[in-house]
Amino acid sequence: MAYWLMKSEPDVFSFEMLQARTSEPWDGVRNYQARNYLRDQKPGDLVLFYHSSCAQPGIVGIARVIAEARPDPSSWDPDSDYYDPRSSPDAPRWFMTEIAAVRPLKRLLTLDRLRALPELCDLPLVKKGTRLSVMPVADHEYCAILALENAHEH
DNA sequence: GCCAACGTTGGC
DNA sequence: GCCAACGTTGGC
Repeated sequence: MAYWLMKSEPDVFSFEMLQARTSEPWDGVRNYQARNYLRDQKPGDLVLFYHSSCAQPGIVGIARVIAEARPDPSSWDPDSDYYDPRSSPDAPRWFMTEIAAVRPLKRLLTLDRLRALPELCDLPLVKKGTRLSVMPVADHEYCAILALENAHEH
């Protein structure tokens, strides 16, 4: 089982919205590196759900991948915001998965606090200029992040 | 709203 | 294949 971190703008789709649904298709990703990671996701993998472009950016909850990666139909739908004429059912260019909420974190783990963790120095999230919206999280990184959830404030 | 950093596009 | 121009991301 693998760990991932996925970003979402809460104004567009928040963890609270994910909790209100049984599952949510994760489509519309149009970045090749993120697509490759999406394609590697397997049912059962755990996802750290991150709120970006908001007042308090940070990890807010845990979700689970609940479906095999598959071609993203919105890529060949001319009416979709995510339409890409280079993609077709015969030659899909973009992929999607599906996730479901597991639980909210007891507290928001802010980007500031994540940056302060030496264990996360290689995580793209905390690297300057990195905008990757789907990224793998190593076991030791996941442990360090969850330990923060239970750590006392200083 | 600003803007740095980055990915993508397309002319050459 | 280079690289300038452009669009996007996302913290601040």
